[in-house]
Formats: sequence, structure tokens, C-alpha cells
Amino acid sequence: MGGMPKPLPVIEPLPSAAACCAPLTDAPLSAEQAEELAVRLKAIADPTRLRLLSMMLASPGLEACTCDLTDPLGLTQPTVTHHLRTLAKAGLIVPERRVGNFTYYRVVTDALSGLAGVLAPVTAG
Amino acid sequence: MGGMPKPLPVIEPLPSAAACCAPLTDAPLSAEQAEELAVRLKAIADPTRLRLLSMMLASPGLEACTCDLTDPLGLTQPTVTHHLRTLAKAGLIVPERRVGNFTYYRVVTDALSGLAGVLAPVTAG
DNA sequence: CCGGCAGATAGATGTATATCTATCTGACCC
DNA sequence: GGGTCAGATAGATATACATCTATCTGCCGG
Repeated sequence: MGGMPKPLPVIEPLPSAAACCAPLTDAPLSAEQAEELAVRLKAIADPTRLRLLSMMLASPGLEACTCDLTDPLGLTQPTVTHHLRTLAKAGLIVPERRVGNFTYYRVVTDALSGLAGVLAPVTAG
Repeated sequence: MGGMPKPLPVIEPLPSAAACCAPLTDAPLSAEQAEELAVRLKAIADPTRLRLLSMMLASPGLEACTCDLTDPLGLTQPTVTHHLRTLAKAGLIVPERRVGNFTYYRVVTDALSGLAGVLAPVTAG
């Protein structure tokens, strides 16, 4: 059949994933600002997802498929997919391309450095 | 009575709070490394604690007492104390001094910038 | 076609934790 | 000393979420 080339999974990331926010030092956060920032920080505040990110960052092109990530973690495939989805919803990775059955996710470096920027300027009083 | 001048609450922070860890880009994290880093990231991955930090950072001396922080958040005093304790256990703040009934906590800027350093060097592939 | 494999989805379950009320300890003031 | 106030602690509860098993979809090799 003249079917589509199978789409990547549709995962809506946070609106301002890479845009990011002002440094913590700028001013007290509103409830809304804090809530949104917390969502993205929660995404990386998990040992499994930190390992996933570090493994992807160590891969050529900053990308990896689920299959490469499952075995080293000793977790089941649905669990790894769940974590990849969580990272994608936070805008920290994106479903990049498919090669046959394999789905490749890539790290969004801007989103990570954006998060760092929120904490970074804390250098003195 | 010749009592002690009432000690600050005893809160054991993580061993390597300010020492911190290598950037995520350096190499895939071990389960232990990821676990420890996640504990500290979890401490800031909460809207209430982010607001607490930003309020303390906006205060002179980067410090504040529980009383100053409770009302603006609209939470009860035990809840705020709980969050301050969580931040202290992660080494992000320290019980600094007592003035009468008031306990002052101060932000440990090195711990925050250390966390930023874990994410910061992610600038390119 | 057909069997097998990668990954996505659904549902169940147990643990972690954010929040509250209630209580306790100390400090200050009169 | 008695009242009051800040903060710490204890215990209860409800929600969030990490993980699993089971199942479904779609791609590929023969």
C-alpha cells in the first residue's frame, strides 16, 4: 500500500523548552514560573533519565535508539520508552528519525544548557 | 538555667554537596553516580523549593527565616520547614543562625553553581 | 504472505513525597 | 512564672510516578 513512512511518535514538548527562563537570582519566582521550571527539572531529576541522557550524549550525533539504551540499564523496554517520552515532553530530547524498526532520539543541547543557565549565575551575594 | 543557646537544627547534608560531580557530557553515568546526582536535582525540581530558593536569593545575605517564607507561599509552617529541611539535606542551603525564635537559612551558592556545571558544558556535539 | 522483532500503548501496583493537623520545645516579654 | 510566638517533630493522607506484564502496530527478511 502507498502507506506513509511511519511517523515518529507525536510528543508535545513544553512550549518554552529551549527558550527557558530567567536565572533564579533575577527575582522571586511566581507560582506559575516555578511550576513550569519544576516540570523540566523533574525530567532530569531521575537516575534513569540522567543515565539515558549521559548515554545519548556519549553517542555519535548525540542520538541513540531505544534498543541501545535498554540493555545497559537493565530495565524493560516499556520502562525505557516511558522515560524517553518524559524527556521528550520536557523538550530535552526529540524523536529524530526511524531506521527500519528503530526509533532514534536526539539530545536537545540548547534545552540542557538553558536549564544550566537558570542555576549558573548564582556566583555570589 | 545555664542552658545552651539552643542549637540550630541538625541536618546532615549529602557528603558531596558542593564538591559535585563531573559534567553529564564526560561519560555515561554509573547507577550510583546517577542516583546521587538525582537526589540533589530532585531537591530543586519542586515548585515550592524553587520559589524558596529564589526568595532567599533575593534577600540580603542570601538568607531568610521560615517566618518570612511561609506567608508568601500560602503554605503552612510545617510544610515550609519540611521543604527547607529537604533543601538542607541536599546541601543547597544551611541553617545559618538564630535570632530569638527565628531560624535563618542561607543559600549555598557553590552547591547551586555546581549543579549548573553538571549541565552547562553541554554546548555542542 | 508469514514469523519475528522494535517500539508504542494500556493497565496494574507499590513506593515516594507534598501537604495537612496536632503536638512539643525553647525563647522572649511582662 | 504565665502567655505567646517561631520552629521542629510526629503521624495521617492523598497524589504522583517508576516499574512491570500484556497487548497492539508496523517494519522487515525469507
